[in-house]
Amino acid sequence: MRISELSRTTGVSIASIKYYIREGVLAPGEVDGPNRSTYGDAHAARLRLVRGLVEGAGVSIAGVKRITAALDGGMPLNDAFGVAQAAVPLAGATTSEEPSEEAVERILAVVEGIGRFHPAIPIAARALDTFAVVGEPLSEKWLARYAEAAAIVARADFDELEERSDPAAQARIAAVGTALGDVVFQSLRRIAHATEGERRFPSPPASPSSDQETSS
Amino acid sequence: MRISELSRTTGVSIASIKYYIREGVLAPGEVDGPNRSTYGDAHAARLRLVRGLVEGAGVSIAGVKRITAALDGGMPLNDAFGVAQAAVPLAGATTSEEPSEEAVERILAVVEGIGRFHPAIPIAARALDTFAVVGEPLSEKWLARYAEAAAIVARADFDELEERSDPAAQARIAAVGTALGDVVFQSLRRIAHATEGERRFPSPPASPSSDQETSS
DNA sequence: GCTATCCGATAGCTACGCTATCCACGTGCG
DNA sequence: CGCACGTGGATAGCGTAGCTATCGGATAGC
Repeated sequence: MRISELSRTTGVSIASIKYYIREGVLAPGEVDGPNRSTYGDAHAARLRLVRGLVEGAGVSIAGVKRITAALDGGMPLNDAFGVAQAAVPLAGATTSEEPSEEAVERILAVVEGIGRFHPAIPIAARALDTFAVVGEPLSEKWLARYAEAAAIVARADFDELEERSDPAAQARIAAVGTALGDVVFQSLRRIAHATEGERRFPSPPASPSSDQETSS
Repeated sequence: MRISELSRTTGVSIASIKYYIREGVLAPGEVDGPNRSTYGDAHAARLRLVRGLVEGAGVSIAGVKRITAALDGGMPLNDAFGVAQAAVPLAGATTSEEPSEEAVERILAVVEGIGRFHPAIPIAARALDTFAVVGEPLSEKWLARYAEAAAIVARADFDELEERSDPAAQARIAAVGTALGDVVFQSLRRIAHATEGERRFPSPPASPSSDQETSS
């Protein structure tokens, strides 16, 4: 198919497709002549992946490029998630400020094994510091339950990965799952907040609009 | 204190402080004269909160403004998290594309009560759609475990909130916790991925650098 | 031939989060 | 008294990110 058809079937503008090709997140079409290129289903699939990561998970184009490069190059099984993690920076990774020793210790207290050397440790520690700086330090119990929940989803992620036998499929699940799993969890957490809030502090039964947006 | 001292004690440049005042996330100093204003500890605390949300959780200035407005105005207890949620948009909230019916049903199957009308539902559903579009749809078991983990952290969040008796402290915990809790969880999830990956696919014992960055 | 479309490159645009400059004023030190 | 310095307030600019619009040249199909 031609670029106009690719644009039509995916809903992505031609200009954007060209942009993605320029940025290296989408392979150029097969060149048939000086001004003639053909695109296949693989291009459409990749395009959907790119849009899903960018729109659905807020991954930057540079991050998408790293993910797709890893997908195309194949990744080692024991580090499938590690590669994806390196490609998708955490929200709090922009600062270079050092976390407090105490916060790092608190994080280390709830993780084990190889996790103790993970680059995400200082990010989590800085987040704890911010809670303290705002005047609302969090209890150990809170942190422990977060760690427990994180272990549950990590096991779920790996179980899902192990259901695939094809290494390429495993790589896809790891890459996409790292980015989109965050979004799914955040959404479910917010929904659970609403549910739990209603359970603990029931709203007056009169008007059933207890959310920030009077939903339909 | 004056603006220069405020800048020095918080590490935020004077220009940025002025910018925050302009944007309404920081109250102006008390005006003593035409070119003389005094800032207090409250300004320093607010400034640290702003930096924590912006740097630590990637919240936009507009989002911080909504959060601080809610903090200053007081929020209803049964919706403390709701207000914070509205102020901190999810990563995948930029698109307006409609999720598939099927994905919405799958989400609804794992949430209960008031959560069924939550604005985060379509976001989670779109994320599921993206997994499918990439060719790696996720199992019900995976989603159920995510929901279970989300319920655990939601309960932890509310327990933490209920430990405070001061409504202002509860509002702070809800607002900051919504944004920074995401960061803490994402970090712990990534750490857990490393731990779980090592458990399931042990790396060769020779070189202990099994992470994407040869850590120290 | 003529028109429509294509490819490729380049320049521009919008939003965001600052950052730098300018100005007039008033404090405070000598 | 005099004058440099810091201040508040306003405005303009900057750097990055993610597109988007336009241009030039070429060719396919009628």
